[in-house]
Amino acid sequence: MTAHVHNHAALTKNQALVFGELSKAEGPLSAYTILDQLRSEGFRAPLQVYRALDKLVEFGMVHRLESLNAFVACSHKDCEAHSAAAFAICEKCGQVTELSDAKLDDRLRELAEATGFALTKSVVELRGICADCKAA
Amino acid sequence: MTAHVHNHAALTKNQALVFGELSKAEGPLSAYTILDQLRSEGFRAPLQVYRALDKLVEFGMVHRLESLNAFVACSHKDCEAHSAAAFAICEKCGQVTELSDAKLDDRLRELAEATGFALTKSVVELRGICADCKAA
DNA sequence: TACGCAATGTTATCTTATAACATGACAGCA
DNA sequence: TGCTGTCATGTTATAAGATAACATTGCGTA
Ligand SMILES: [Zn+2]
Ligand SMILES: [Zn+2]
Ligand SMILES: [Zn+2]
Ligand SMILES: [Zn+2]
Repeated sequence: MTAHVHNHAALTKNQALVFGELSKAEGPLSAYTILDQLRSEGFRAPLQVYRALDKLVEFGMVHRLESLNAFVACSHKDCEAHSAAAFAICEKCGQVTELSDAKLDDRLRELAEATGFALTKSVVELRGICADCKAA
Repeated sequence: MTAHVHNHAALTKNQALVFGELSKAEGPLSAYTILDQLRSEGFRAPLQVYRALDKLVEFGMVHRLESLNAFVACSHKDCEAHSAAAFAICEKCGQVTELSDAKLDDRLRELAEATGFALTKSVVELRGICADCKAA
């Protein structure tokens, strides 16, 4: 019984290995961290990681965090395509929370339309201190 | 008569040179592009650029575009501190438009508050095709 | 003058990402 | 069976972005 079910064609070996590392990680991982963790599985070069990540991002199973140059597994249980994702990134503990908010999406769409901009993808990354770290 | 007026302490020589390059550029510049353009002014090493950029970003005169690893001069005439900035980045021509939107800011604040997240800074970068490129 | 401090200069190194080219696996078809 | 296209993979080298560590300079002030 797997925690994730996917509509995508079955993952290739490398894609599955990379996704596995991201899934069991507590927080975001850099491509090179993933590489180091997978050396025991035979990984030798960055491209093996980057190629898998490209596909996983394309499938919507992994998100890239632009402000960290790192990657996280999508937190949605079924990994189905979701419009836009926003992320809250704690600068103290590194925890990343994936947020979905229709009002935010609407506002971004309105902003784009107002200037005739054809929106392809939105990057929303909130930086700050998470509730746990604030309390501590 | 300068186009920009600043409240900040006068810029240092290096800061002024870097800000000058960004101000006269059509679009965002990478740190290394700035370095190359300032070699004739005596710049030799990346740190000379990064240190100036750090200060300019701190002053609010320059913004870093996380999804491009590049920098732009703030488009506000007086460079006064503004809450949050969003950017629309054309993936065809590279043009970047700086947007300010109170409703967007409010929504981001609400989202953060709802989860007890202490917001420090928000990164909002819209990717897509600008009106000009769409028309062409 | 002597001190403190910020800016600057310099070299080396680290991290992140891609180019270029070769090989392997497999499906569809002659 | 052998050919061919395509996709995943492997490998080496290099490009691009960012920082560490340390030395030096310039300047205001006690
Ligand atoms: Zn997601
Ligand atoms: Zn935290
Ligand atoms: Zn601005
Ligand atoms: Zn454009």
